[in-house]
Amino acid sequence: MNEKQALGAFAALSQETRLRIVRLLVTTGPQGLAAGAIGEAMDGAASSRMSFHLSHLEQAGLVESRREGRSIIYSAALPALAGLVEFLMRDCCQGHPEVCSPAVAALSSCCEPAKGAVHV
Amino acid sequence: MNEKQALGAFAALSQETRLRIVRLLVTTGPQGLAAGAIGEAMDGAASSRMSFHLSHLEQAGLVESRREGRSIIYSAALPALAGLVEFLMRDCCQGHPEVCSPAVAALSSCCEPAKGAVHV
DNA sequence: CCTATAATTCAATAACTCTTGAATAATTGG
DNA sequence: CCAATTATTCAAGAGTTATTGAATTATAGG
Repeated sequence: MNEKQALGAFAALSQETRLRIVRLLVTTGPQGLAAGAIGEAMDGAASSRMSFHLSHLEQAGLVESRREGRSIIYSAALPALAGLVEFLMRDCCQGHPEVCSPAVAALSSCCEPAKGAVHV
Repeated sequence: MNEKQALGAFAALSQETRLRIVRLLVTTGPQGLAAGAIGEAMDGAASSRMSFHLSHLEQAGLVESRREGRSIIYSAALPALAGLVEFLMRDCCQGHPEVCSPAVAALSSCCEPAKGAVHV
């Protein structure tokens, strides 16, 4: 992740419809969702509008697409999201981990719903 | 962190000068930097331009300010950054931690420069 | 092959954002 | 109190971005 990519990613995430799409696809995982299904989830937004935002997100590297029959399936690009987070917080501690550990805890909690659960 | 706040934060981060300011302040920590010093670090940008971007960042909740003599000192709002990351990645695993653990690892690494080092 | 379905592309318009330079406000030292 | 320093506010103009509706492309089924 470099500055240019990060700027593109943040710009993509700064639009309401696109942020909702990414958050929806983050919960959907690698399986993804068809463009039409995403449009329905976005208050039935016009398909041209969906295409605009989906291609914007793909251009930014935050989602990936594949064709399945007549549908195009979109899914979140988790490694890109991880890279973005890392880029933003790089060198946040300067030897003082307590300064940025809240961010680590916030993110870790997303993967550890049960106390003392799986650790990868 | 709600959707509105997240949109504001991402919009703030999607501008080159502002992203650089945040990354600079993230490395500076709670100590922060005076507005003028930040301006110098940004290729000597005009002060009105700095004020515009700094107040944009403060409005978005990503930085905080305090007066010290004639200077206004800006510092990163680490908890807000942590909240933003958590909001973006919320419910990313759905019981499958391996899906989002790269993001956790990326962020954790920022706080653990030395292998087996401090764990807070 | 023809129709229906699923999605993208395009052009025009409306809305928003950034930069610049000049003016203003707050603080300190002499 | 006056001048210098530090920073913010404001208005205008240039550039960028999102929405809409119509036209186009790709695939599947009868």
